[in-house]
Amino acid sequence: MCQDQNCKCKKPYYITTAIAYTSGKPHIGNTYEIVLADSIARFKREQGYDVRFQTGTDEHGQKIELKAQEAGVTPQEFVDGVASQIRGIWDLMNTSYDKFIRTTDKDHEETVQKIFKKLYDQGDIYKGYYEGLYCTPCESFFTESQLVDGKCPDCGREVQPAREEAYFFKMSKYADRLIEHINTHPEFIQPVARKNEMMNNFLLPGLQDLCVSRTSFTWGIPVSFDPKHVTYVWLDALTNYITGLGYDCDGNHGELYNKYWPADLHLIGKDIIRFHTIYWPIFLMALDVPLPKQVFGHPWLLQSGEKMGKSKGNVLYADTLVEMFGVDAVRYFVLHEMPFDNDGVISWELMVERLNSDLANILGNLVNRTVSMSNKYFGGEVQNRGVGSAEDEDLKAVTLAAVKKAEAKMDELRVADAISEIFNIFRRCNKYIDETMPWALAKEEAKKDRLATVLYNLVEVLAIGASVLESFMPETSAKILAQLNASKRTLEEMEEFGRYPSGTRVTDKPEILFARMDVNKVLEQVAGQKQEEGGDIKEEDDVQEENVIDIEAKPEITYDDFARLQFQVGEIIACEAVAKSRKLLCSQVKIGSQVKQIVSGIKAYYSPEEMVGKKVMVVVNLKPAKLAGILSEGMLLCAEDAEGNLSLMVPEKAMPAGAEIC
RNA sequence: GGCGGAAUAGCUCAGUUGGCUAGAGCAUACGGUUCAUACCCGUAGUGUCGAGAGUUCAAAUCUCCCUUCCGCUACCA
Repeated sequence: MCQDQNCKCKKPYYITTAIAYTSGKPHIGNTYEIVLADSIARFKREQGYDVRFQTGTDEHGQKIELKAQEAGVTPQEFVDGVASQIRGIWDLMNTSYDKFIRTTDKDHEETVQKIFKKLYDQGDIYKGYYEGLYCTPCESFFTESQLVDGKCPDCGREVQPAREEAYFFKMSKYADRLIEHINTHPEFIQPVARKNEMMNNFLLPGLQDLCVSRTSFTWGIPVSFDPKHVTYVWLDALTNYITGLGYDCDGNHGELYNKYWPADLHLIGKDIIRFHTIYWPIFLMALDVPLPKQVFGHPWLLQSGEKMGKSKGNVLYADTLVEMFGVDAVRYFVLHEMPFDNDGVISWELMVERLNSDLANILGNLVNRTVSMSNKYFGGEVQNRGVGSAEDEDLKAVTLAAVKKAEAKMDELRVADAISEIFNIFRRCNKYIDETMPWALAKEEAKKDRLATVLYNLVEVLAIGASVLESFMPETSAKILAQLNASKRTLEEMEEFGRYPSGTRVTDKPEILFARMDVNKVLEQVAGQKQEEGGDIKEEDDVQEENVIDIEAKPEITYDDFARLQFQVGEIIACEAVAKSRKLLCSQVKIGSQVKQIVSGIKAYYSPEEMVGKKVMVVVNLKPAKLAGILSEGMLLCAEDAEGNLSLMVPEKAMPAGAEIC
């Protein structure tokens, strides 16, 4: 970067989104991120930065391997399809990314292999065991490094050996440096509240080593020196931010890397903050690469207060919304509705409300009435005849100030607030029209010049407003400017009032920018579509997505192994919540003539009252353990779905308490 | 259980280091206007600022305690 303050060369600005996982079509909540990043990228360009904006797809992993198998295609064919679908949605949303990286790109894969090898060679990655060492009484897994004299660090007893060989990254080695960095760079983690969570939950208690390879599936980047291992998610995915710029382990970096790294902003969802503010910086430290300047974990877009999910049947897709409302209306909605550190809510009703009140009434109608008046009174010619008045000054002041305020908000990444500032311009215009009453001026020939000036002022303000709107609603911005026959302003040009050339003609056929919509009609239409597509959705999404679950396969066992387990039917005769726990219920379970006390983590799914009387499946001969200080002498068996919802296993026909399950 | 955050108008929220009659948007009611997409402008609001106590000339703001909600995390035999 050029250090000279007066230098004309542009400062670089590198912004990234998280890469989208190619397991399926992204919903509007996923799409929000790219739109948010796009508005920031566009605005930075306005501010004169040399912006590089990278997004892309994360395409490896077991889930994709399985999905491809279900679909009867190769994993590569599968991800090719989904990646192009994702890219299609990003394009539909009119996002201006410079690079769409895929983790299956050859150069990415090669660099990841080199990075893995380098970290291994310098001792940051070591071979160990996944699910490694298990201490039964303490109910804990440990890595080798955590053991004391080869025994459980908590109780000193023997631990069981692991099942799967894996490579691990020594996180703790860099923890102090990272703590120091986070403390000295308060802007690094945004919003700041997240900083404490990372510190208190992970850094200060001590970091666990991170598993960075797997042998249980093959759809991933092979470890070059031990090919039965593939790189496991984070070392593969996070590195896209540098491989996409041409990072090279041996220092022969591409031009882009030298220019743009370190990144100015990683924009990610709040669910992956930990990986971006702990693991990623530590990987970079190990590679001796500077850290990104800022990580912003944005909130989520929820529908009717719930996180979106296919199983909840409340998924909204960007293309469905765009079809109904148009690209810019959707962009406006997601940007406007997402504050800064609170989740936003989206629904059809809210979409319509925003569309009508903000886009159609305040903005669209304003442009329309302004253009219409110009045509009606002056045949479309806009002239500044210089007959000013007191109310003009406030209009100008509000407009110019709003641009500045929007810029300040953008510097803090408060995009929703920035948009509100811009809309204040349009609100002020409507008020100005009321103050000046052009229709009244038109009735008196003597006031014709004043009328012309009023209309000129309006057109000028609209030209500024439309220009500053470009980062958020590029299509609308262009449409307004076209109707006014005005050119787009740079931010610098927005500091000055009166650039619109006097005598310019506006269009004689003003186009409706946003048509008002009727909520009920929209809801009817949606309901109709749902019914129409109902069958398809069920087949494609629900069945494959929800009615089948694949989990990681465990090693084969012998009948003798199985025979060591004792399962019996138990009757729950009493049950109460464990006071000191959020998830635990403590049940008294009658098994034959004895009664066992069993603690289970199912409070979220069953109330103590409904537990009583149930006949359930119990593992009887499990070694007793203490949970939250309470003795538990067995285990109630449950089925668990992909979201972690639990369902107790009960006998299909009536069975006495104590009946053996075999 | 640990750490952190939040509670303000019917709804969504703003309120910087304690300081003038506590604000904005939406929704509601009434009034104005007619250039425009039945639009726009104005007025009116109601608020025990979650409960209680304390510090202060002064508390939505600071302290303590309580209640409720949320986030991260642990427990999930």
